[in-house]
Amino acid sequence: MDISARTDYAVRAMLALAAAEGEGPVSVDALARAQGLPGKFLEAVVADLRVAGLVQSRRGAHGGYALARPAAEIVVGEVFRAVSGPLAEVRGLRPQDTSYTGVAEHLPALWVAVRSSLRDVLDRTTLADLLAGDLPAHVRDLLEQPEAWVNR
Amino acid sequence: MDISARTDYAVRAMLALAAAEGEGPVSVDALARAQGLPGKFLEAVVADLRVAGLVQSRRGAHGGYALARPAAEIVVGEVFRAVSGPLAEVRGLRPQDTSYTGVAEHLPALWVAVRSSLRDVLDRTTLADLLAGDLPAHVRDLLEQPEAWVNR
DNA sequence: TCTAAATCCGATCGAGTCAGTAGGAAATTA
DNA sequence: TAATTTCCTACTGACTCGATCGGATTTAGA
Repeated sequence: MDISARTDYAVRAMLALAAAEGEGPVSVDALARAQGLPGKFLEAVVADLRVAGLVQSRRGAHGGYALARPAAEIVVGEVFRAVSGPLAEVRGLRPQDTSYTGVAEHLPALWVAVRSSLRDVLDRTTLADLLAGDLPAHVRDLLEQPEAWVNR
Repeated sequence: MDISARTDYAVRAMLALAAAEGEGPVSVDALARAQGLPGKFLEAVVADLRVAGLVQSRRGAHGGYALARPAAEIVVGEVFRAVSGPLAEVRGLRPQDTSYTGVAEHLPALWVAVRSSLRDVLDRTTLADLLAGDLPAHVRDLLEQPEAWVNR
């Protein structure tokens, strides 16, 4: 799992918008300055978020972007998919669309399990959760595993 | 999570070797034919597995590769790391090495949780499990979630 | 000792992705 | 009209990815 700069920036921009909920639109420039991100690049990222319907835009002076829905109803997985496609792919295929013969017969089940476990984290954590540092119980359990914070 | 051809091939080759446990070394050519993989490319993949100590090689006629440990003691996560590095990275950094300010303050916890959930699948499933189609109970639970097998 | 079968090693290739930049058209507010 | 801001297209340089080629080295067996 390689979380790209693109995806990282998208989540951070969404968090900044979540923090500004109800305060009118925020410009890309303001978002970029707030999180220290390259403005022009962020512009393209936010464009993806708009196409996906996660944010609304207003052009012109005093324009900018705002969340299309309340932060408590937008899940991190949606942000991922908007800017970098499906959560899990195997050689460009969806996990359940892979097919193997012989000894690898049961591999698709493993790939589906991988996707399912990612969903359990990313599709259950909302922007509001993340902003408050109040992650879902099941996600907190993952962090409390003995070696969760060290390399392996 | 993009599971590359490289990683897919590595797991399939390891499964083929697991199936041939105790039967002497298997050549890359035999592995490639068994799973329908590009031979020369697989050669490079298997080389990574050797450097990581997951397989042992024997050169010359009747040479080939064999598992370095029993299939029941090799976990899929090891194969992943051998051929494609750490399970989870954020802009090239380990999850716990990321740092943010302001609204993104709690992001590292999410990244660590993502890695932890991947480990729960990949570091708990052995080659023997996968070969037998007998996945760990906790992994099977993931597959039984309502929409595990459909796109989202 | 010769030969065939293998691993091993390095170089190369084309296509694509990735992070980031540049420039300007269109829209909106004041 | 002027300033602001989204929107769109194009481009860059560096890197990755899947795959191939050619050959050096090692080994088993006839």
